Amino acid sequence: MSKLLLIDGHSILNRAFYGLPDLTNSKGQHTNAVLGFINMVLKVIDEESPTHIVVAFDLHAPTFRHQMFSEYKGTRKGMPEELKSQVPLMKEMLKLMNVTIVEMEGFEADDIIGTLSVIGEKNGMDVTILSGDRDLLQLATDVVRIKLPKTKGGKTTVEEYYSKEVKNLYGVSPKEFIDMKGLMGDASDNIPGVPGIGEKTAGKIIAQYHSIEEAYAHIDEIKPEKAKNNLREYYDQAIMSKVLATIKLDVPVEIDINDLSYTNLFTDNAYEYIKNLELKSLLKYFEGDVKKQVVSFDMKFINELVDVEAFFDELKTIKLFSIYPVTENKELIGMSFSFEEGMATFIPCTMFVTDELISSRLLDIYNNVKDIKMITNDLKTLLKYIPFENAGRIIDTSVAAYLLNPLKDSYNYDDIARDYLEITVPDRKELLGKEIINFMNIYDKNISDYISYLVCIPFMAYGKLMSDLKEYGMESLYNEIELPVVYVLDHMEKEGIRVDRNSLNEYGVMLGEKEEEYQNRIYEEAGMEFNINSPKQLGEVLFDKLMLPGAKKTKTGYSTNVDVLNKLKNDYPIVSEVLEYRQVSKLKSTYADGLAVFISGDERIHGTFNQTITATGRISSTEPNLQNIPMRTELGRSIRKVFIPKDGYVFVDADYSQIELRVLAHMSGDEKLIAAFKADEDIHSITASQVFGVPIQEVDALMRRNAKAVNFGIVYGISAFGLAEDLNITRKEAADYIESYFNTYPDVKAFLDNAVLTAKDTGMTKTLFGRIRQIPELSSSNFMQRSFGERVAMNSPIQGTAADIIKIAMIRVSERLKREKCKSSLILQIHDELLIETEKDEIDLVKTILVEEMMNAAKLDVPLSVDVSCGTTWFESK
DNA sequence: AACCTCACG
DNA sequence: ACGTACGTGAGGTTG
Repeated sequence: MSKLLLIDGHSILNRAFYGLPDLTNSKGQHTNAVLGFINMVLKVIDEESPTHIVVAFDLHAPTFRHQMFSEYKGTRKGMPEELKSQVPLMKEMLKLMNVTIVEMEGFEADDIIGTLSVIGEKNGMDVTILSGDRDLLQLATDVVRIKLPKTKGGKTTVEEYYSKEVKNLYGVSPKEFIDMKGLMGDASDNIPGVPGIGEKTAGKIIAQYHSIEEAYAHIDEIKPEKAKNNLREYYDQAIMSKVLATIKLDVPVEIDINDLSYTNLFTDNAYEYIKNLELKSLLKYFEGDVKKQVVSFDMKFINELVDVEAFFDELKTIKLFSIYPVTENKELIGMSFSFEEGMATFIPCTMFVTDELISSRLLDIYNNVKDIKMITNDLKTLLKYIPFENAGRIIDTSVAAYLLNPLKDSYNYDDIARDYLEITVPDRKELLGKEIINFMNIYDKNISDYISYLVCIPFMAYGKLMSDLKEYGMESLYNEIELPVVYVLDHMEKEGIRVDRNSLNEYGVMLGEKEEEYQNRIYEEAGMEFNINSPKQLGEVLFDKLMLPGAKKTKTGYSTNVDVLNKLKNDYPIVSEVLEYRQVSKLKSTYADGLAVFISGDERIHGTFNQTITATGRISSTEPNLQNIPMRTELGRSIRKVFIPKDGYVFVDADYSQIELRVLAHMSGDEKLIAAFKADEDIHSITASQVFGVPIQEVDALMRRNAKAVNFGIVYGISAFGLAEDLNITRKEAADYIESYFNTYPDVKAFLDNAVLTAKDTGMTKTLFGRIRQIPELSSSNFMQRSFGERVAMNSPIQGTAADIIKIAMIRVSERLKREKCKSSLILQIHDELLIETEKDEIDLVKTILVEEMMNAAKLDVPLSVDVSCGTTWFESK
């Protein structure tokens, strides 16, 4: 039995576009509608197994079904650019999939589909119509079925209608559905219908009389009164509407229905095309033949000690190989290697081939064979198993890929394979699911495949990665900053930071007591008990029950954030109690209780520093986050007292003063701002003095506060809205501040303008040290998104350059400590701050090292300024 | 898993 | 008209 699938192209593309979140590839092309369309169609093909497929498009998009009414009905909004640009992509994709596309001058997709459905039915075919438009329900018969995808809360369900289901739902047959539409009209299609008759009334009338004409013949019987009168008055319009609502079934399509059969949708060309669009999730459907052309992946095991030794001897002569430590729960299962495309070697850890043996042999090779080069996809983790020291001879492919595109959320082997080798390999989840690697199952096919990919792909991809880095001018950024930083971060993680478990405990207990106090007071003042941690319940208590003013909505309910509550706290005691409660509950859960679980047996917390997360080049910190330990309030700040140095040591802490504004002064070359920094006075006061035109002695607290906010705003990518929000002033006043600022520092304005222009031109921003960041949002037609892109274009070079500089400082400080044989160690980086656990005799030396290396990390047109201090807890030293 | 809130730079 | 300051990570609630 032949099965015909008719697809309403624009309507499905439209559904997909609005049903999926925006998605942009690295070239700035929006792709969400294409993705949604293909997914939807593949799903239907899977369910229906059609033998024939055709997609109909309107020739002129967006079409107005009925131009004659568009004047007084108001014009429908055109397609947004993000969608429009995907239409040709979708058509091309369908062509490459060998799917027939039909579009005809003077006819709409509806009409083509209607005609083809009739032809299909006549030819004895089973017909399915896929559309997002309910109008097509009129085409349903006992053989022709309409599928309507519906998105509800992110999930897509498909409704199916034969003529019976239409009748069940509307009480009318599909043909009568046209008459119904003639009465009720359709605003979106510019069909006027009869005023005052909606879906309900129209349904009742047509169910009874079966057509508009018949209903009119019985006009006196029509109820309700309003419908009767209006139908009488607007009868002609109703008939006209019916004509307009009728889908044509006799379009002169010149295609042979037999030509619509298809053989293979998943062609190599289609595969190439979606790879180009970067629709990663679709590749698996299309890889088919393509994948088979790719090198196969294989694995060789070496178990016996003598063979292992022979292998290591061989490695010495190979000089270039990749390496990957196979671990599970931090335990080394074995070491894998590759020096040949698709061919891996695996040495499992055994009684005789111990992890120590493997580690020491490799260290030996690394230290003695000076022209060796190793490749791995996660150097920092490798260093946990083999403590290589930085000699510039290990390549980290994930860091390289991060530099080339810092916006990705992962740089795993499968990502590298897709982006740089243009092959698709299964990811860990596909191969292993939730299976855990152990010493027994390494010989299983899926696990040995997984290991092969892990180690082979970095070997195969490093050449492309290196040449791409060169092409973008990021070779020295990579070699001289990013790679050395890996070793520094590894060192910091291994050192960790000591925490006084008992003090932390006491701190938690103290917070717990306060939390309970505040909770009780809040319950009392609210007159009820509720979950204060629930924004929903809190909002209802404050704004519904207690009827407090100033309620602001979020998309799910009332907003109860600090900005809202701060405005109310002076008038309503309960609000300040809530704020206090929030503070202590945050401190307790995130810090007191949260940090405690990370304290290891050595009394220290060994967090993780991530180098491939941020869009700007900063480091991030997780498990736990040691870069957001409280500072701004006294109560919170006191948690820093539990961070203590080991015996015989103290903390020396150094932070850059205003590094981002100094970077801005340098990059913009603004003479006045440069002079301000050379004057070495409080920068916010100078800014206030220069912007408001008063002598520096006359700058009062408010002026300084405003100037400070403007300075922040400039770094963030200034907008009058944001500044107004921050200072609680009007947009106009904020705009005035910004204007005065730009008048004072014209080259800053020129720099920011140019940053946006250059970013729009090249699609990316660059830091002083060549780090790039793509900004796809800049080409968005959406005002919000585009504005965001513009702010990012202003902020990223500044934040990114500051990140580059402190990375340089970290490397130099670490190397200097090592060179001078210090016992002291760098243990934390908090964006513009370095913390060194310092041996007591080395305090002065460490201070000198920090100040010198940090100040000289970059040579700018303004001096870099460093504040350094020392203490027996982190609280004291900061 | 998404959302809100809030800790830091 | 649109409706946000830039960059992070974590805990809690809710569906």
